[in-house]
Amino acid sequence: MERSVKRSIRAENGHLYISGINTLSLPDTLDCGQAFRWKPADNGRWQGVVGKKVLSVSFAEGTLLLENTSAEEYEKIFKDYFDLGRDYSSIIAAVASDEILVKATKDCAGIRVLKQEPWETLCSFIISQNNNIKRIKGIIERLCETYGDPIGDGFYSFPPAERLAALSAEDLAPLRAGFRAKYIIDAARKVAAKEVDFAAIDKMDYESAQRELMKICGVGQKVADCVLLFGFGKIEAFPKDVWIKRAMEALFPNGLPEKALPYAGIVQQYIFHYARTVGI
DNA sequence: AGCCAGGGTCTGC
DNA sequence: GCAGACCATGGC
Repeated sequence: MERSVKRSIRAENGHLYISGINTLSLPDTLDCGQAFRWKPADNGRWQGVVGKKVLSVSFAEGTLLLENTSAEEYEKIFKDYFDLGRDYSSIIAAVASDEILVKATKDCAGIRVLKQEPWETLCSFIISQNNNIKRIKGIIERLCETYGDPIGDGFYSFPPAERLAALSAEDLAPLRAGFRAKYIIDAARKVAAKEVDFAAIDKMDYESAQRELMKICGVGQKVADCVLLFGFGKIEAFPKDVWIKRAMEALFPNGLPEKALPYAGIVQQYIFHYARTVGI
């Protein structure tokens, strides 16, 4: 686990600079279908909501700039959020014996698997079912505008499960989420009542955690896998959406190479990107 | 215009 | 366990 460049953190004018990051692309990471609320802003910046904070980030020459934050906040929240404790170049190297994966990682070696808030992730991927990314973003935006709190710059916090638990599916009509509205309410109620307990899921092994999430109506294997991967950092999860199913049939009819299995979730992101941009 | 979308449920074999 | 209809909506 060695890095060619040393990681260092520097605070200046209330901003934080983390240098020595050798694998990161903000567009590939923030707009690759794992998170739905990041927007490109001026000067190569990206703005998004993490918790109750509007975060502006940019990245150049191995240095990530987090605006208006502190070293404490970084260690507590953003380090895990951007998965900066993981050495992605060593993962890419570990699967480089497979020529298809070399191709798949070639154009998107800067993708990172974010660790997002479990509730937001769950809700987002319930909305994602049989849906396209453009519209998923719109529904989530209307959800936050309607039931979240304004937190500045036109951004809204993600409405907590407790708040949505008090509503009915009809209350979500303005979102135009279609048949997914009743699933969102069911999820909110079970999460608010801890009938589905995130703290417990966090400690569970992958299979138990998946079963636990599937207690929610509208959550099947694929949505559960997305939540485990993008919300709980369980990288053995391998969500199979229609793109991945097509790609796997064409590229790996006998399943992932053995070498890739320990990082299945991360490799899944490379394959997803490859299937959507290059084509299969 | 019609197929498709980071699927799941329900029914009927 | 597995196929097929059906689900709301809008992107392309």
